[in-house]
Amino acid sequence: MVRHPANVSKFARGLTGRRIKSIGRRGKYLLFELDQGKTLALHLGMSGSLRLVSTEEKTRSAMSKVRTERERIRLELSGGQALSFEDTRVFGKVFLYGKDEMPKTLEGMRSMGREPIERGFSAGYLRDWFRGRKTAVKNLLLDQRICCGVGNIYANEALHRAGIRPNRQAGKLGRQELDRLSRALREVLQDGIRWCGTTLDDDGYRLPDGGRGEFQRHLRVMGREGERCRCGAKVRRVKLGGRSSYYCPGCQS
DNA sequence: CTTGTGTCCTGTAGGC
DNA sequence: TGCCTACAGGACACAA
Repeated sequence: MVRHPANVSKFARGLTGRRIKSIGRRGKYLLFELDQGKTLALHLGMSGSLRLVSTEEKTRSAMSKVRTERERIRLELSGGQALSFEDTRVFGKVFLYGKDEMPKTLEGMRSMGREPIERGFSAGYLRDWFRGRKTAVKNLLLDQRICCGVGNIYANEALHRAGIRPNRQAGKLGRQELDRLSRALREVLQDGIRWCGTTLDDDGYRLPDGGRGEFQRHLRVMGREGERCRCGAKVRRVKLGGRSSYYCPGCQS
């Protein structure tokens, strides 16, 4: 959970009294820019959620009982509020570090690839990364050095939108397919943002106010094994790289 | 370098 | 009812 500094007390001491100047993102990391040149980086992992809760007595009794079990970290804020990091499976991670001292455990952030929703993410970019690679294209979509911010949900959905089966060899995709794929990735992420993310279960991802995302209502293949695609064919599930991959045999080739 | 597998951890759903 | 397995938003270490 607290990965840096490794010592939790040191982490807490370093954070106490700091002011949040701005909030940003890089890939799947949330980045809180603090004063004194510090940064709080936070990754939700598989089941994490970050909630802004009231610490005042009256509202507290009503809402805090259920959550205490899954709460791993609570950051007390000024003004009677707190940021609560809940995470059932404890795959989430937090890091606190100063300028020019990005921890080794966060090295992955330095090698992170381009954001699909930003300029420069194109068919050519994908072609350069995919060239000569024999692994399934979906595996590479999950590689944060290539497509940062893309996870299992959006990889599956992007491939469906692009009409490409997840098990296709990455290096053998044609120019046109790469073009469709780069667009699909951008579009599916933008749609995900538009619908405030994907809340699949009761636990897991939530909005800061505890509300649910709505993108799960727009999933076309993810988690829909056996259901009919809009084209009429039945969605299939296969394992790739240990992850479930969903596709429609009718509209993906 | 690439690729595939196992692991961290907790909880739920389904088969028998 | 209870036990067992499979599976779940991610990312790493490690072996071949």
